[in-house]
Amino acid sequence: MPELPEMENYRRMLSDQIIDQPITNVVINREKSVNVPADQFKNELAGQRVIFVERRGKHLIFHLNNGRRLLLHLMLGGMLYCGTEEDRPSRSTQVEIGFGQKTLYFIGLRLGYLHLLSAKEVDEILKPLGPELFDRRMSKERFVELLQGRRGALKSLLVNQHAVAGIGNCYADEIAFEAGLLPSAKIQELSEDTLGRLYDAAVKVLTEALEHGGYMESPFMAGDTLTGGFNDLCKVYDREGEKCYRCGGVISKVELTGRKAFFCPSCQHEQ
DNA sequence: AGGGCAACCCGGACGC
DNA sequence: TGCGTCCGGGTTGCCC
Repeated sequence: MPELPEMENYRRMLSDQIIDQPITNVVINREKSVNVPADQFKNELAGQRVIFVERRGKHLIFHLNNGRRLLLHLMLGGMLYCGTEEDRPSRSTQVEIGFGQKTLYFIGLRLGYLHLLSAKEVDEILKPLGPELFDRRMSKERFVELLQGRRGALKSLLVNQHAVAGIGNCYADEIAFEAGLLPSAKIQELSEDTLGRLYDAAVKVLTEALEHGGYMESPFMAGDTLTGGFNDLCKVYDREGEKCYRCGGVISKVELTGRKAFFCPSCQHEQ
């Protein structure tokens, strides 16, 4: 599912493809994906330009030149494709936004959404989110502070958007592996040094994932060879029964607070 | 505050 | 091949 690296990858590619180009066409195949009646949505977008695309956690915010915003969350299985009428996704689309020859296709928006909102409304919705790991104001010290005083399983904390924004199921497991910590490790039992190690692991994993276009393999557009490159670099996620690249042991899977957690039982520890 | 659970939704996997 | 069933996944909200 799209997490920080996938969304940041989309943000960068979108910024290359659609900035400052007038919206010439809007198609809404699934009215539930948007928050206003289809006609209103189309009318408000017609002729507008996206002046920039911002990412916050797993959200993308399209800034329109009239001051309005489009807030996108792909949730489960949502994805984007940028193509032409000829080069369109084989799957059904929920929303399409045309920019002249180019069209941005929104696919797999089941629980995901594309909402037309004011800047204030977007701020209100995003306010509860925890800080960005790559924000200028973030540091190891700040991260450690953020985690101290929290309790519960490491993985639950990593995927908690109110604690730190942008990490989901895949990267939580990858970060735990990189830090040598079990997903079930108790936050309150981790030393300051270990929390620092966790920060280093998070930065390393997410940076690497970003460099390789994330782990989700559907290309964003024709000729896109970047997207999905991290899939083969995942060390534990979705690798149950396979060999650990580090120790040769077998990757395990457990259920932890209602979600799958993959880990190497010999490389990862309680502290 | 954290964990458990149901709800939201439907593509894809699986069984026959 | 085709139809039915079931599951997964992020998030919210409600309960304990």
